[in-house]
Amino acid sequence: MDTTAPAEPDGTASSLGRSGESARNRVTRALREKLIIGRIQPGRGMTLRGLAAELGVSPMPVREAIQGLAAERALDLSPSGRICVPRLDQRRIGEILDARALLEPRAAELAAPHIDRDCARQLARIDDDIDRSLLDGDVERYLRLNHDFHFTIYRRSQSDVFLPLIETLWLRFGPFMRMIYGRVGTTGLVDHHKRAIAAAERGQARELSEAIRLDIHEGMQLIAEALKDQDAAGAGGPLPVRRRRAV
Amino acid sequence: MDTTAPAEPDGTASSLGRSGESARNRVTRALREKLIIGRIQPGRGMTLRGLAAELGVSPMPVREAIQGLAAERALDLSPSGRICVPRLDQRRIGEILDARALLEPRAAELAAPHIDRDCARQLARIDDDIDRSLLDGDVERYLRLNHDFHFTIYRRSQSDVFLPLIETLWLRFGPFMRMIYGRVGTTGLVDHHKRAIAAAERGQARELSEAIRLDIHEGMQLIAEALKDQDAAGAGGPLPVRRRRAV
DNA sequence: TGACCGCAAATGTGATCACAAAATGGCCAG
DNA sequence: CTGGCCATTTTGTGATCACATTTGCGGTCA
Repeated sequence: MDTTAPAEPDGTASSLGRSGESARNRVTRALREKLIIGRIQPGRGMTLRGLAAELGVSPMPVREAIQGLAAERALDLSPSGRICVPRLDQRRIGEILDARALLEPRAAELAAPHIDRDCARQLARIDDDIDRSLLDGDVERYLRLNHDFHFTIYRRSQSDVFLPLIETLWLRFGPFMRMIYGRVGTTGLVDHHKRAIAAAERGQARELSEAIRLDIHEGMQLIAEALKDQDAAGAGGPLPVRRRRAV
Repeated sequence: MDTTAPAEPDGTASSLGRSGESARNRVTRALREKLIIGRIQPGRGMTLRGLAAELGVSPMPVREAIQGLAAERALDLSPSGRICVPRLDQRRIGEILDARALLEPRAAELAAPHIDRDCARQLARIDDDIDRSLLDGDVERYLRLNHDFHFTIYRRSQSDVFLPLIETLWLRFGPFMRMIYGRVGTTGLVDHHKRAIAAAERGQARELSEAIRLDIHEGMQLIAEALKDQDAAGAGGPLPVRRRRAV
């Protein structure tokens, strides 16, 4: 991904690119990106006007974007209308991984026939970058690349049924990604990636599917361990709206 | 479901109940209902102001509701912003059923332990109504009851992961439901329901799961046949906005 | 007769406003 | 110092407005 987000240190990004696109889509993309790479903490509250100011638009496109994310359950609208990132308990996290383990191998299987040599090489390149990111301890980069790796495969399925379903799951899980990062280290998780790449190169659908399944199941174990310690993930206080400093 | 929609003959319903709830939610529910029971044709266009007038609200809550549905891909926003019900080709319909066959049996399996005697009796009652609806040839009632049957089970899974995913799939598939209705007749499709009920009564998770799987697969075959004749389902003209008669 | 062009109506988008409900923070009583 | 109460501020909701774009129709010309 060459058009990386502006990524100001504190997360504020006022000039989100592509002026030709609707403000709503830009806001949506900005929020999705933040959620996917876990830049927003579970339970974190946000406000229409706050986001609008932060992104340099009026509250209107934000409202629409929020509704979209809320429909995917990537955001939670309290009965009083307050917006926040959902807190998932251990059971729901398990269910997300369960659903992922059902959908993603199938998507990979559908994708396999459409993965050409270029795509396989791209996967290898991403995976190399992943290794580098792990060595450097660059969490965000790792999370972003891991997402890229998986969706570079799934996108090849050309399925606008499986792809959105899987995206929704990643979106909901994103805020908890950082929780497991500490567990990753240089364990065998990348080996599944290597195995997936090998299968992709040879167009072996079932083998690719199986590699993906194992990758997810390994993630499930890591999560389970992480949750054993820190139960009720992010179950702290209300974790309200992060106030913005006056300009 | 006792609070059935007003259901004026031509589909217009101005006073959608529950004044205590936000207009947005009422609009969303009205549209979801219409989509689920296939009251809106694939390819049908709609307008913000049109829906607003039809539902007796300002365009504002409609805008938000539309964004939510669009995020679920239950509605399609053309690049120029036009709103319409997506047209799904044969392949996408197959993928939806494929995804359903992966998710719904699992949801049923999760639900099984929580299905008590009351629930099982409710299922039997719904299935009886389904039989009656089929005999009467009441399409809408059949579609609504079939939806109720499945979700009476899935809801017991208490999974706000699987449930929304499955709902999205039904929502996208809803507009094509009528297409297959003609094929249903009094074939063995209900037998899977009966089998599911028997499993539900005894709390047999795997058996319930299998019955659901078979039910979906039988639906898949019916769809496949229906599509063999009428390919590119609803591939006619632009099928624009249905104009409302002046009041 | 048919294609092309141009105008008028309609549509989505974004912004702003008013309002009721809710949350926040400070104040006072115990 | 603590707990509850009240006023202020904040927040989402719904409505309305202005505008650029697009759509659709009707007329014109070949």
